[in-house]
Amino acid sequence: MKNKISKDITNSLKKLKLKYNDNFKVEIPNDPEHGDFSSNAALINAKLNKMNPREMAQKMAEALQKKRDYKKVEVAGPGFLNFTMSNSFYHKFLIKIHNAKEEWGSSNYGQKKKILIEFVSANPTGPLNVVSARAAAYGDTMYRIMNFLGYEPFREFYVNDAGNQVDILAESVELRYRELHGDKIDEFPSEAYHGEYVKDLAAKLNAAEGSKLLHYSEKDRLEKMKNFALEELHKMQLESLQKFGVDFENWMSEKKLRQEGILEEALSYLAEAKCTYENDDAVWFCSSKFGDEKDRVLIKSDGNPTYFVPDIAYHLTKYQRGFDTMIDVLGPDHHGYVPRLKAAIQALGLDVNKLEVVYLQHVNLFSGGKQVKMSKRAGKIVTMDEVIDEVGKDAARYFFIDRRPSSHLNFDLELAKSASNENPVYYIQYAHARISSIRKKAKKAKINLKNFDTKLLRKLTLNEETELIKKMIEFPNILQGIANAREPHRLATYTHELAGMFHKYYSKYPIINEKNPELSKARLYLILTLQTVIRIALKLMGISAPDKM
RNA sequence: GCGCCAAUAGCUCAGCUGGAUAGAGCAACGGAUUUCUAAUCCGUAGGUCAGGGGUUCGAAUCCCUUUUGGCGUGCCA
Repeated sequence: MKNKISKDITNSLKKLKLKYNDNFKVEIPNDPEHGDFSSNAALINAKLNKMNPREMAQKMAEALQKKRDYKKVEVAGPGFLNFTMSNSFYHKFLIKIHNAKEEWGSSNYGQKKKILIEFVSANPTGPLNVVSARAAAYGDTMYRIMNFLGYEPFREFYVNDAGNQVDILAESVELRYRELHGDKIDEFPSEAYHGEYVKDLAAKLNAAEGSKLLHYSEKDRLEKMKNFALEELHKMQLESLQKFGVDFENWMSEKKLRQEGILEEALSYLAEAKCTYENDDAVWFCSSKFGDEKDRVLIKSDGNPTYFVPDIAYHLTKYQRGFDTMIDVLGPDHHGYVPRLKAAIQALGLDVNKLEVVYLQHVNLFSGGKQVKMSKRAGKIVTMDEVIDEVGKDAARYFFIDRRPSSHLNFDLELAKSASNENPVYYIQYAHARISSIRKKAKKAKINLKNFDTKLLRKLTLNEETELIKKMIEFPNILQGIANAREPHRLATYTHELAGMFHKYYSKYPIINEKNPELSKARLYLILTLQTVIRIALKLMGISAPDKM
């Protein structure tokens, strides 16, 4: 839409033999008085032609006026061009949207670019928490939108199933298991995992294996416990995510990377590039050469790799798999670590620009206005499951993507529960449900769109009707903007606005009026198209679109 | 100390990457229901866009600076 107008503007400039650069913009003005679209083309290019912006705009307006699609083209303010489209233009567009059905907004915009979206990637040492829930909603919505726009997105979860933290997990299970067999644990170590789920894991293991494990060597026993706990926790996380409507194409295991020797591969590449050195019995990476604030340890003096090495290896595999863009969705506590990761990628001779990092800010959980303090070690966490169970999948998904990724998210559980009727997600779903019941009424009144004559759309002359069509025309652009900026919250805002426009229209004008079947048909055509757009938007957000509420 | 993110209505947040008189929802107050669902709608009130400077036709948006808050700054992950 905007593209079409841009093209017309460019053509008019060529015709008038004016100099221009095409970084001008075509926008939808806030104030309807300023027309349906406006452009700053004359403002930007006036200097180039040594003209007064208004004078230049005037010439352009006269040239553009000749086109049939424009009802009028006006010059306003310091030299804006304001376009008002003709009604018939909008009606043509409405037909286009209607015929596109569930595909409106879909395109090959992404040109099949392969996009890896890595998100959640929570440690397999406990149930998923609310931060993971935010990441899950974010990553999955991005995936759905990019998929819809003709990218080839790929969802991946990186499982840190090796290293220190899983050893601690095994020891934590061991202690709880011993408790079940009568051992008194005076003081549960502070670094161990304290959550109730550890006790559950021990009990489940005990039910399966009994006291048998006590006769294993300590090493074998811990290994057994580690594998058991990892498997169980993975199942738990998988279940939570599925309940949330989030799937992954791949779960990448750190353990597997280690077994396949990718760590060594990455290390050897770094050594070949002469980016490693030994100091104090440890192996270091010269990340400061690539802009990191200091060098980092790769191999600790005890001979074990730091967590950094598997991360380098993991990113190496991302590059080896040939993605055009790789997006890491990280929590805010990881931003200090990205410079060293990017340094490693540069040292490996890879294109660092293909890696993009999105930081999601914290989720502050409130209960009745009071902040809930969460601590994994102390076992005080609010899990993703608890949130979903309390507020429902639909509301939870909406809440978690409703905000800009870079802003903190305050989530009040009590409020989300008690005020669920004022919840924006219900407002949107209600619009969808209302249209379904209008459809029912239309059926009873024998008003339908069989053999619909599109000439009837001429009956749609209300301002509200034009505004609704305009809003739907915007939809594909909204989606493209979301894909470019990686900001799915714009879809939540858009859909909320669209639903609001419908509610206002609905309460002001009757859709079905048996005395005026022609107008009724035209309006039915409009709102059924609208309903489809709402349904597409909800689907992209992973939210259900009910016919009844 | 250094680095990252933020600061917009009483509260929670948008503001389409520089456009015209800064917008929603909640909360407050006043109204609308013999009607296609009132989970809705209409109206009133609410602002020094944290402060100061700069860039230009034009700034909530970009740059500098000050203030405030969150996070990071391990041979933890």
